[in-house]
Amino acid sequence: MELKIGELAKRSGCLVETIRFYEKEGLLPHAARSQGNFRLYGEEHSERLQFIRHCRSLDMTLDEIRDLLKFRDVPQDNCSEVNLLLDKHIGHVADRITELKALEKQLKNLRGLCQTSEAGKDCGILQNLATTEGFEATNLGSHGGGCH
Amino acid sequence: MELKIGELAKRSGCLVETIRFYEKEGLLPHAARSQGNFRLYGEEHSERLQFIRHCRSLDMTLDEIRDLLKFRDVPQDNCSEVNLLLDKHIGHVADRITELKALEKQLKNLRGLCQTSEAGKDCGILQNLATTEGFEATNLGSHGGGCH
DNA sequence: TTAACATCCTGTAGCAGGTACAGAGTCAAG
DNA sequence: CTTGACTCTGTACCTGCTACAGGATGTTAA
Repeated sequence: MELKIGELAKRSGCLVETIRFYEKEGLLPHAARSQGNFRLYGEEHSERLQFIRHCRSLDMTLDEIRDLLKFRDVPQDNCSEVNLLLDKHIGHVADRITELKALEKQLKNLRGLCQTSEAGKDCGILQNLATTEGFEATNLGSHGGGCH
Repeated sequence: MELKIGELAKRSGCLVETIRFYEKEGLLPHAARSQGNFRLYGEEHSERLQFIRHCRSLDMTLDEIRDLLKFRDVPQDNCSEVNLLLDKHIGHVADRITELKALEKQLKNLRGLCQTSEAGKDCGILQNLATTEGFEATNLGSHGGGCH
């Protein structure tokens, strides 16, 4: 019943370091310790970690997860706040999709400037990238992770 | 003709610190210095920075940009490598769009579990997030920026 | 001339969300 | 009693910047 950190990591499919990181961040409560100062986890830690990993797999930030955990820890009479948080997050994702689609279009236009692969020194792509036209710092400064 | 770093920053729409950062990263060559040790830039720096910022606005990594700059510095007889790099990058973006769409779908499913906002303690969303079903660590471990 | 202020310099720390060590301690098996 | 697998704490690293601190330099007004 008592899991050491490596076993918990295996169960939840994440690294040992990640678990310690979540503890440090306050997402997981401090674990009990063995005589030799090893962390010992129970079923409730395992569930909570599962919850966190599931949220992360849905690309939520640790702050969003923190909020959800609060609702989990102290259930409210209604869950409209949970719904609100989720709706916001869905909004972020939808926005990012829109941005990336616009980006894809620009990149394909750019790629179209050189289909021949013979241009060499006069490569339209490199020339276009050196110009300032057609980009208004659209993507710059906006929050939003990359695609790598 | 000789620009100080602040003027170049204004021209290119980025911060002074960003320019120094690009220099440190080797994307921009070291600038000449004034008597008072101020960096002095010419037209070629300005163009090169424009190139970099344009690439960044297309969400390329600094490594990808480094590669493109190499082709710019030493033009080849053909530009098939430039095309290849661009195609790869378009692939990254397309992949990320696919991922985010799948994510959006999952989130909307999840959101559908609680339309009433009355469930309270039995909120289907919080319960579902605690389960391991329906997520195979899909999003975890993959390279790919978030949506925030 | 001198004071105030803008701009520049270097160097360092911080963001998210971990990952990857180093160097030391703990534990079970042979 | 040693080997090897695991754990501990603490720190540095990743990307692509951003934001200082603390000091030097340059420009303008009184």
